[in-house]
Amino acid sequence: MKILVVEDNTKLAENIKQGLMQEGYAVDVIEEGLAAERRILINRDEYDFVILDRMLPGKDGVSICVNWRENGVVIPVLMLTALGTTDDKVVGLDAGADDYLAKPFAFKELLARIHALLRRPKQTSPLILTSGNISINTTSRLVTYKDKPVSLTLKEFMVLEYMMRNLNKVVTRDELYSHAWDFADSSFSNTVDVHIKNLRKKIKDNAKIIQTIRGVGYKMES
Amino acid sequence: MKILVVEDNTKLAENIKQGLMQEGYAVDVIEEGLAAERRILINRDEYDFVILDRMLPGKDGVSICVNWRENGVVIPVLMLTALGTTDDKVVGLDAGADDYLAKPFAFKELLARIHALLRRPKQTSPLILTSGNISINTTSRLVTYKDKPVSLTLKEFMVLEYMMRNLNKVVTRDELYSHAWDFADSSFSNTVDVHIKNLRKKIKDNAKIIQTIRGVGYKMES
DNA sequence: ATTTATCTTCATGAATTTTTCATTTTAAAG
DNA sequence: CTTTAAAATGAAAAATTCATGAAGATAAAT
Repeated sequence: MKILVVEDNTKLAENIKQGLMQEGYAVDVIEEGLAAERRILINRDEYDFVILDRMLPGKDGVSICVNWRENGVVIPVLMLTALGTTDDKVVGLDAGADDYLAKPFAFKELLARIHALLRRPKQTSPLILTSGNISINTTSRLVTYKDKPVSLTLKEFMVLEYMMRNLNKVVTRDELYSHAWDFADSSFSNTVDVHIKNLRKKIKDNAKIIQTIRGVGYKMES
Repeated sequence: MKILVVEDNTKLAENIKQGLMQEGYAVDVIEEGLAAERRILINRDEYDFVILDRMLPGKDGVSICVNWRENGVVIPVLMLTALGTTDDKVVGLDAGADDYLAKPFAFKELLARIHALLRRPKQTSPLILTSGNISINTTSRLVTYKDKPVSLTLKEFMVLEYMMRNLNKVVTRDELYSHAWDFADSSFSNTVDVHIKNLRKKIKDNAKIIQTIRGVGYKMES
């Protein structure tokens, strides 16, 4: 396990490094934003984890993280910062960070969070899901088809999102229903069908983007 | 997306529910620990996310979470608590929670954290069964023969799937029938035979892929 | 209160799948 | 080689499943 620490405060960086090394991790420290950004982009498989300070010389942590995610970097990122307000946290997480820790923090907690993130299956799925010509931003709810915005209603979005989170999997109506609706009994209702119909109407694709699997449900392929 | 909120403070629970529903999530609230524990264990696919209070009547959040994880529940869990000390956080995360939020919190932050966790892809490992030149993917329901896609109807797929789950074993018509059909009386019907026929027609193999065991049933070999 | 947008229900017809059934073919045993 | 039961088959009938338009219901906005 190799961890990259991006932190310009030399002393803090050194402390973290020491502590992590005692725990058996290999640790590199980079103090400058752009250098760190490049390092990860160029060699995507070198590190298993990144601890990223928010305020950095060169380029700030949030921008770096956004850029990584846009470029398909899936390494878990824990954002570190002195700013502890809620809005800051939100920005950090929405930038694609997997977790957020405010300074000052106990080393024990940093460790626990690293453990928690490393425990989960690799690959955080991107903010933006794509299938064929469709892409949806799960945070902003923006949907585009062939780079043109498509306006979807709430239910339509939820149905589409669920299918896009389950690409290449046949999804039953029950599944769709129970994930997008509150009450559990989908039988005797064809609302899902109707929403599928409306989705198809709004996203008219010659390559049928939403396939019907007769007798089972629907499927989208990647 | 459906979220389960386990929180005994009725007012807080209601607030969270309202907020999340406005964001388009379906939300259920359970106020008692054991009930929540059971609910998830029994119906593992119903919810996409759990917000779990640490202090609950019945059974505390940490124990519940540990129990879920021991039983293979992989739903993302965000632990909620009034206790904000570092040690508590560590316990929560080590219990298998994916994130941790101390009360009081801003709704905005809760939302950002939910987004961050939901971004993770579900990892359903598709089950791929292979026999000779045929392979079927039980998740995508894709069937290929000599690497070419074969389109099967529901019953055909179910019959084939059952046989491929029982390679090298002779499967009786009764067995096939009761696995692919709801009611049990296969007598006086040769539907299974017909589906076998159609399967063989769609998958024409010189090496007879589906063997007839006269007087008993059918068999596929690996 | 009224308008507007969204969601759900319902009815219909078309397409596909499933089942039935009569007939032919096959395989084992005498 | 014949007999006989089991299995395969083709085709028609029956049943199911979907897509869809439109109307009714609900919720949100003005």
